[in-house]
Amino acid sequence: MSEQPKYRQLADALRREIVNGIYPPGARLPSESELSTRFDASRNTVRNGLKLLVSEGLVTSSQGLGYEVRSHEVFELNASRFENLTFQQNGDSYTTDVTNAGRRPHQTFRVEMKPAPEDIAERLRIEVGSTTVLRFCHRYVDDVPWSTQATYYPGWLTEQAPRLSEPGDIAEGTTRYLAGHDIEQVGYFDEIATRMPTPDEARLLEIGAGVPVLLWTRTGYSKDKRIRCTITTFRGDLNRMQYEIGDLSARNEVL
Amino acid sequence: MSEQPKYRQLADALRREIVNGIYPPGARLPSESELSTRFDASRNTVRNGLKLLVSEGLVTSSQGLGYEVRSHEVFELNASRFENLTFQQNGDSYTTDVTNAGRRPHQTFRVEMKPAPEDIAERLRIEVGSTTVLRFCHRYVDDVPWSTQATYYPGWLTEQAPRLSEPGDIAEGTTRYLAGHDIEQVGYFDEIATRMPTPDEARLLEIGAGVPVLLWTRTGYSKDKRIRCTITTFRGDLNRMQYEIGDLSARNEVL
DNA sequence: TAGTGGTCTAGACCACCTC
DNA sequence: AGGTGGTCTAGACCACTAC
Repeated sequence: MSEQPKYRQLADALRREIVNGIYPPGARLPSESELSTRFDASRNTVRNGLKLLVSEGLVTSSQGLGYEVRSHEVFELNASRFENLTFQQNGDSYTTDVTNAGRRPHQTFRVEMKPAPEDIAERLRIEVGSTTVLRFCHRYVDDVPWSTQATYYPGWLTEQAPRLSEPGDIAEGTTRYLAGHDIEQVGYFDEIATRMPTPDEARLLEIGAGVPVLLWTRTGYSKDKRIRCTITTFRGDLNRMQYEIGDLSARNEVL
Repeated sequence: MSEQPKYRQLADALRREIVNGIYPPGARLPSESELSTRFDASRNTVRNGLKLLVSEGLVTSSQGLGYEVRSHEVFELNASRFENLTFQQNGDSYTTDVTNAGRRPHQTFRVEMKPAPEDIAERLRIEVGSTTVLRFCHRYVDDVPWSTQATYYPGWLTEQAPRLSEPGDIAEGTTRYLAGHDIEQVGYFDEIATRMPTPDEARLLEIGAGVPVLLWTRTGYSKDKRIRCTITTFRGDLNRMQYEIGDLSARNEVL
């Protein structure tokens, strides 16, 4: 009979109407029962089609409210400039970056001593299970959960920089603090990956279905050692990363 | 009664068994009817739970075969070195990179003249709708669809470099070809984003449910102009990107 | 042919939001 | 109270894969 299953036809039709602006970002879709009539399908079939759109990240659903077209507003993070002390006033890079973008940052924070998990140990070139300092941030922008950030420092660093393992924030920023103790980060190795969130991540970042996370792993180097590894987990719908490579003096040229 | 709905409990239980290795990568899960018995749930409820795992990218399903735990093997792309002519022998960067990784690359290719879409026009600083050359690649690694790549060149470039708009491949690589015509790329601006695939992307990349795409947008600069914009769409489960920043001479130090 | 997942239905009850 | 989506059931038929 029909080439496509009914729930896909329904999803395709609605998707077309969404991208064509019939349902603009923020608009409400018709209710399940209305769609059920319009497409001559049972409620479960309608739900299957809508679930497809939800899992594509196009719409959200909430009990009692209905389905809504998702609106996107992204925050750009320039990873080349991030943590570059010459670009930065006092305070940590996140606060600086977000404030510069005219948004209101806010974070919760905790410190623990933790045996190195395998992926961290490998990147820091230390033994699996050896002591590390984990500094963990849960970050918000304008009270929306934005990212989590876990930074692991090798245990030996605390001898030179004892405040690392103390449970408070470091007002001037850890990079700056370390630099003041003769531990200067001269290079970074960044890795970027994406995947669907784990249930834990979905809870922390208040991510709905259909939104992937962006994983940014930065390993920091001094002249002769690896001195930290930071894993940042972003909501993929709200964040983009940027890198500048080489000579970009033409960036400011006019048309 | 129960805090969690039954289909979530089912998903949680199976997820736990998967991460604990009871069902290792590549293993088959019990059939829907077996799970239906085990969890005392209707088939539809079981399917809801399994769909959750599929949408997390943990398992795949196929008709007649059953559910299988996804196995991951990722390809690392070093974007700092990518297209650096001094690192490269003849040929394009993709071929070089993939071959160096001991894999077998393969691509289909096409060229068209196309009016500039908005996002491209903005990045190339040209008028929306003005002529561009689009060179489009669909890339495979070991016959698995890997990425699509669309590169837009501003129309004026073809006067200096006419082979750009000819339909064949450029054997020595376009970057090298351009450099030979006095158009040297001296810098790049990279943007990285993630989202769920559109139906088109899902088809081209043979992506199943629960796998996001990684979007890499590279704008190339000469000394005084923007000379190209490349949008690469990766399967998120198979690819990771890397950047090197600053001095990484400590990378080769031993433990 | 037997077993698997894929689609679809009809109906029930619950939880949440708005009025 | 009435409408919305969320969960769950029981059963039907189809399509694909294996043997």
